[in-house]
Amino acid sequence: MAADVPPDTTPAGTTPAGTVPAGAVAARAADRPAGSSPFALGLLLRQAHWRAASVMSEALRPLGVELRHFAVLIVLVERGATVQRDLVAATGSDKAGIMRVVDDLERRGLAVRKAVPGDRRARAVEITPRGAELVDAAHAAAEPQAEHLVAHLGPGEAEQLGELLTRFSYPDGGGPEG
Amino acid sequence: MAADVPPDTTPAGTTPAGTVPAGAVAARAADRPAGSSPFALGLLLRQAHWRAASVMSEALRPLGVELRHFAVLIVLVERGATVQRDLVAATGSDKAGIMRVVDDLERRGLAVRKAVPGDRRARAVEITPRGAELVDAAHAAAEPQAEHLVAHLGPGEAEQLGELLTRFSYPDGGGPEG
DNA sequence: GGTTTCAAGTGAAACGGTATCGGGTGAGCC
DNA sequence: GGCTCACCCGATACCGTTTCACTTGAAACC
Repeated sequence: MAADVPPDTTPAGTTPAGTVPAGAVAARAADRPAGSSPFALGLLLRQAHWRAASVMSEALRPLGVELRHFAVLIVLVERGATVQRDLVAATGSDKAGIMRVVDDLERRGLAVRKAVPGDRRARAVEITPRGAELVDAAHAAAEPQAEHLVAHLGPGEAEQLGELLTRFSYPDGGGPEG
Repeated sequence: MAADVPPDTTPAGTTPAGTVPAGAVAARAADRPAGSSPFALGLLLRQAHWRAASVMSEALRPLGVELRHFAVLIVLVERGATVQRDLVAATGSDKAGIMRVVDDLERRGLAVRKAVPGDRRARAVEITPRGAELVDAAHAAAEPQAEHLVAHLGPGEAEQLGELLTRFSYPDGGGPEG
């Protein structure tokens, strides 16, 4: 099996003048220090998000929920009953992903889909008392982990980071609302 | 203090025809403002990374490469020929993912696998002149986009954000170098 | 009343991660 | 000194998750 591997079309014939030292090849691009690369911020955000997600996911594991579920639950707590369309916008996820998550939440009794009076096509998702309990427990479980995440930063720097990230993420000034 | 994180802009008055009052269901958990939740930082990082990735990915699209490829190319430019094992550590990805990316890069002639003299099992990945060209072009293409990303921040705040993120992401102080 | 637009749901394809396998090296043992 | 064993690196196979294109039903608009 495994015959679908593409043929090794690696000509490698584009090597004039013999062996080119690695340094000379990337002369222009390498002149820029890593910090000033336009991609540095994105790479940094990727790394930072990975670290935060790892720690938070670990904190949530004993509760039987995952981050994607919890992101939706938090929105439900903050905004009350929310139409799935707004859930998509609030979490940045895809429609299908939100639907899958709401399915899981409904199956576990942490949230329910309710018909919206005015619009029969829309479905409002609302958290259940059990879901609110779980959110509360998750907050308690995650708090020490969250503090550990920023323990090595100076005083006030965590808040500063959060403030900068908020302004970076929502350039229109509105914030996650809406 | 600028317009901070809107702590509790709970949409009490904004009732878009479907908002059912959450009532006492989420009484305890909802008491916490969003900014003080242990998950706030992680959610913020997710959103920020999503925004940066969207813009950068869009900038890279005309060049025919994706972010995961480019992350490897950048490491190759900065460090020269690199064993795949170190590539995994530098990018934070997995072995399998790095292998797939290197496969793509090799197929496109942007990088080549070379045998390491001392260790016959290891394979060093080196960028080709064509790959270096592409990195250079990508830098040029992405620079205005990167500036646009932080255009609404105050002077020096982008650097401050980068510095905080670096310290957050690498608590051991080492930085991405390994 | 017909058309256009929007929300929710569904199925297929792609991406990312984990577990496993084969090749290779070096250290310890016979 | 040759051999075996434990570890390392790269590659492959498999699985879960995410993402994209399509369908259905309902509301707005002309």
